[in-house]
Formats: sequence, C-alpha cells, structure tokens
Amino acid sequence: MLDIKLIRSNPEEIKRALEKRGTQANLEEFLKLDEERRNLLVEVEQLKSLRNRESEEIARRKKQGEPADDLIEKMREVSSKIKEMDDRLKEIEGKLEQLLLMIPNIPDESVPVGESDADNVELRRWGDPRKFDFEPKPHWELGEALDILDFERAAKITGSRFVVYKGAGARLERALINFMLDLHIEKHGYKEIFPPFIVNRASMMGTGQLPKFEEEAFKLYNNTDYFLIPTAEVPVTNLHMNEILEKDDLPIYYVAYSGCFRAEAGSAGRDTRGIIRQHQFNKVELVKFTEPDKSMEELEKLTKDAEEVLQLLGLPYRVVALCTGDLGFASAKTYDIEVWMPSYNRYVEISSCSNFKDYQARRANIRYRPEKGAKPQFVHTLNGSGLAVGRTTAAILENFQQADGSVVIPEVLRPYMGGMEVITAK
RNA sequence: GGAGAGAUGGCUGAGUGGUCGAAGGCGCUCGACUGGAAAUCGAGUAGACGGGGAAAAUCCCCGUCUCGCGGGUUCGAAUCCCGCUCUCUCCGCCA
Repeated sequence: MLDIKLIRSNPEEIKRALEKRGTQANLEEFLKLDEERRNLLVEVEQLKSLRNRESEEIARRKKQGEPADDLIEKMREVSSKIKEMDDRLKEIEGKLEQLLLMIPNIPDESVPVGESDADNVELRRWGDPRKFDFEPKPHWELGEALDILDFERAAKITGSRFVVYKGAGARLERALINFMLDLHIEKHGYKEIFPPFIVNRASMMGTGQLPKFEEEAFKLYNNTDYFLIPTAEVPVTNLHMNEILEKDDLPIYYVAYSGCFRAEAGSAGRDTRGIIRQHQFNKVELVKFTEPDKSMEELEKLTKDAEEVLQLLGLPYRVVALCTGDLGFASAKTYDIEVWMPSYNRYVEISSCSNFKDYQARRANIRYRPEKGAKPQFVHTLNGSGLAVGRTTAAILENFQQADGSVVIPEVLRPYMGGMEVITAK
C-alpha cells in the first residue's frame, strides 16, 4: 500500500511510476474522495468537539443540581448529525481503502523500464550449461523411468498438476529442504520458522495477495476466511503484523520451509508436463525485515544467499533484474534467479528475490522505532526463494542425468541421502 | 463440540455511566546526588487521523478517534446491551 500523503502531494509522479509498470491507477477518483473525506472530517470533528464540551457542561450542571434539559435536547440533534456524517465518512473511507489496496508498489529508480519478461536484464551467469554427448531427457521422463515421480497416480488420487514423489525422489526432495535450511541457518544467519500452511484474510492482505489476486489462492470453504498459503512469505512476513519492533531487533532474517499452494488460474497450457508448475510444491523461503536505508543492500545479500544454494549443488544459473512491466504487484525491485533446464533449453525461474520497501509493512502495519522514544516508522520487508525445491529437483534430474538414465546426486546432498551417490532404476 | 472465566498502555494491574487516554507498580529516558556506580529523589514516557504554523520534517500548537474487533443504547461508554475473534480452565473428541 502506498502512502496516502505521497499520492496527495505528488500524484503526477506516482502516475508516471505506475505507467512504467503498464498499469494506470484511478488517482483522480482517489484524490476526489480523499478531499471529500478531509472536508467532512474537519466538519464532524468540530461537532464532536462541541459535543465533548457541552457534555462536560451537562455533567457539571447535573452535579450542581441545575437543569440541563435544553443542552441535552440540543446535543441530541448534534449527535444525530454526527452519526449521519460518520456513516458517510465510513463509506468514503471504505472506498478509499479499496482503491488504495489495488494500487501496486512503485518501482525503484534502478529497475529497468520495460514491458514484459523479454525486457528483463541479465546481470550475471554462473556455471556453463553442460554439453551432453547423448540426447538428454526431460525430468518427467527420467522421473517416471526411475520410478521416483508418479504423475498418473497423483492424477488419480487428486488431479492434474500434482505429483507423487517416491523412493529416492521423495528422499531427494526432503534432502534438498534440509540442505537449504541448514545452509541458511548455519552459514547465513537466518532463524528457522515453521509456519502454519493456512492463513487468514488479514495475512493475505498484508503481503498483497489479496484483494487483487483472490482467484489465485486456494480458499478453505468450511472455515469461512482461511486460505492455503501460496508461499511461506505470507505467514512469515505477517508474523510481525501490527507490531512495533525495536531498532536493535533489526535486521531480522527468517528462513522457512513450507508447502505452497497455487490455483495457477490463467496458466492453463503452460508447463503442463513435469513438476515445474504444480498446484502444490515445496519451497524454502527467505524473509527479511530491515531499516529503510539498508533494504537495497540487503536485497543483494539475500540474492547471493539464494545463489549459493545453486553453486553448492553445481547447477548453472543466471540472475536477471525484472523490468518494470514484469515486476510483481507488491515489489519495488526483483531479481530472478534462473536455473539452466536442459529440457527447456533455457534458463527457468527458480527463485525470485524482492525488496518490497515499506509497501507490505504499511499494509501489515509493521513498524520499528529508529531510536528510543522516537516515532515509529515502517520497516522494509524483503523475501526470496532459497530455493523452490521442486524445480531444484527437476534441475538436478536433468542436469546430472547420465546416458543410462541414472542421476548423479550432488555431493553436498549425499549426507542427507544416507550416502547415496546415484539414483538408478530398480 | 459443551460449560465457565477473561481480553485495559512496553509489561503488570486498578477502574461498573460524566472531571478517564486511563491510578499504582515495573521497565525505559533525562536530570539531581556520587570519584564512579547502586540505592534514593525529581521530571518525562501509547498510537492513528485531521487542521493550523513553519522552507520542510519523525518539530510546535489545536482538535478528533482508539481500553480485543464490530454494532447498539445514551446528551455522554473502558464502564450498560448484542454479535464476533482470541486466550485460559474443565469435559468430550483426536494425531
């Protein structure tokens, strides 16, 4: 959510910034309502002030045993007028809130301007895509042949876009989760969080999934207002909803494993094969709360923390800066990490690292005190995948496959796999 | 799921219709005392929104709102009524 005062004082600048995203917000209506609200507020507050003063007078008279009927009668009218105006105010504020919640974040100055993912800017590459001396197979073929991924049975027990991991596949997925968590906890200083996989509406609002993207979320219908989390970002960022943190608490680094659940509405026909795009997947998520002037450098660090996972696994990747047109709704700046995927013959997103600045903090009301006794200020929030686990499994299968269809397990994972070095068909 | 109790500031805890944004205590900040510290004494110490001032602010002045959330009664609600959420205790159920 943007700062109302910023919109009020600088609507043109915000309009320009949002146009770079390819969205236009209805700022005229917003500003009109905002002005109406303030005029009404001044009026009703004057009436309330009058009521407060006269109420004291009534109290005084009653105590003295003097009659106060005339004042009471007068205040009866004032009060009913106040009620009318308060109702109108509430209506306006509701509309303002709705408009405000639909306005995306402003891109940072450093974000390249562009319309689509074609305009994203590659920043760096690590590792070289492997040259195969045989025809490499896509991970779904490898997985089925090794009997570690089972799409048919997943479709039977649930539906499309679900998968069953079996045997060494299940263990590989679990090994990756533990490896990633351990790396971020032990080496990068994150604190582990194991959050609920179900959140309420306020949390979904706080991080920006709602109200605009409700059709993307899985909603629980027996519990009127619960959602399956699309990412651990939601429960973990909202951990500090409505809190005022101390300066000494910052920065906060959290890492959380969670299942993630996405309706994937509108992506029919995209990545239908394999485990790249599923309704349920595993992810290890990095979340940071920082002081405003530190968030940009913290984004760089967070991205590096995620990159290190790929480096240790030996998977080639590149990092791109998302352009303004490709930026997520709540993000001010995003780096995508893309892993080399032989079956796609291109780099595929495996992590998205974003600085939301104060956008989420304002929605979720997460503040801190810059100094003892100072006024609270909104923190900056950041998050990034560290990494998407299912896609990492897919990348390992494809990049480390051998001519006979077996897959070499990266060395760093072997301790998590009971020493297993190669996954072979039984 | 059933029965009961409760939700007040950073914490604790008083307050059953008016002078209560809220006693007392703890904590914290500043000052005094001290060679320094402790103890002691004094002062201060919630947030949001809006108006005015100022070049501007997280500054100054004024007003309004907030005692879990929402509604109601009343001239006036932390206090009375209704609904909801959460916490605790007991019972039931359950991994």
